[in-house]
Amino acid sequence: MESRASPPGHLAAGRARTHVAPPQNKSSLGRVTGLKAEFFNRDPRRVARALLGKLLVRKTPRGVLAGRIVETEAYLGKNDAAAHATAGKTARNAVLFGPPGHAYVYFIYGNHHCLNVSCLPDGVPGCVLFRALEPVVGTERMTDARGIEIAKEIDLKKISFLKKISSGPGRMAEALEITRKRDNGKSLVSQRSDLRIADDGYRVRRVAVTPRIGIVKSAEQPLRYLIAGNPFVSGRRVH
DNA sequence: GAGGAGATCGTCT
DNA sequence: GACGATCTCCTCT
Repeated sequence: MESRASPPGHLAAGRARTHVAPPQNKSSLGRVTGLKAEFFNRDPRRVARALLGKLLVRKTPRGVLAGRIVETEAYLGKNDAAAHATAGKTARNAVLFGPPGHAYVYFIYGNHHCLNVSCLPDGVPGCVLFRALEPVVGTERMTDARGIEIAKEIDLKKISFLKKISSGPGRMAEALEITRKRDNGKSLVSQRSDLRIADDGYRVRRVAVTPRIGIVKSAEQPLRYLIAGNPFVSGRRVH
């Protein structure tokens, strides 16, 4: 529950949940602009906040899948005990030490892939973890990729149903067919890339900041960013 | 709705 | 061999 995770002084996500955006199950993307590498060449905290409201777009032979980024977490690099880069460069995390704007995908708990984007200049580790998307384009294909059965047509209009598609790092990666083998090291800013981040002009009204979740080390730092009131952010019990 | 526990396997030491 | 930036099922209230 986010409200329990929020330290005093931060926006309470629970209160903001009262205004709920309607699901936007579009059939295609409108006019969008791809982000440039410079966008990611800065502090992961600024990138994590700025990414909210942007679109994560996956192009596949069967069509486009896209979701609005509603939740991110910043990982700061060598000085961040929770970051994969804290132990230094390895074969697994090499992307974090590379140029900004590239996908760092890792496999966790034997079941799940998680997508990050590298930040800061070449040689300086830092990244942002994508934690949740609001499905925008290709919703049915995403449910298919997740192995979720659509019992009734009206399910695709229910927030409680749509939330199961991509609220959580593992769910989100599965919905967009993201895997380490296929996507790790891929540029998210190249026009030729099949996995990109784009701006469609959406403006975020309020950003909530809470401690990161699902981690033990450096768990107290407020480095999780989410669109206040958005129903598609991931929920997780805090013990 | 909330909490507990198992599944599952790549990566690192 | 241990750990882990998760998810889902099952049980209890």
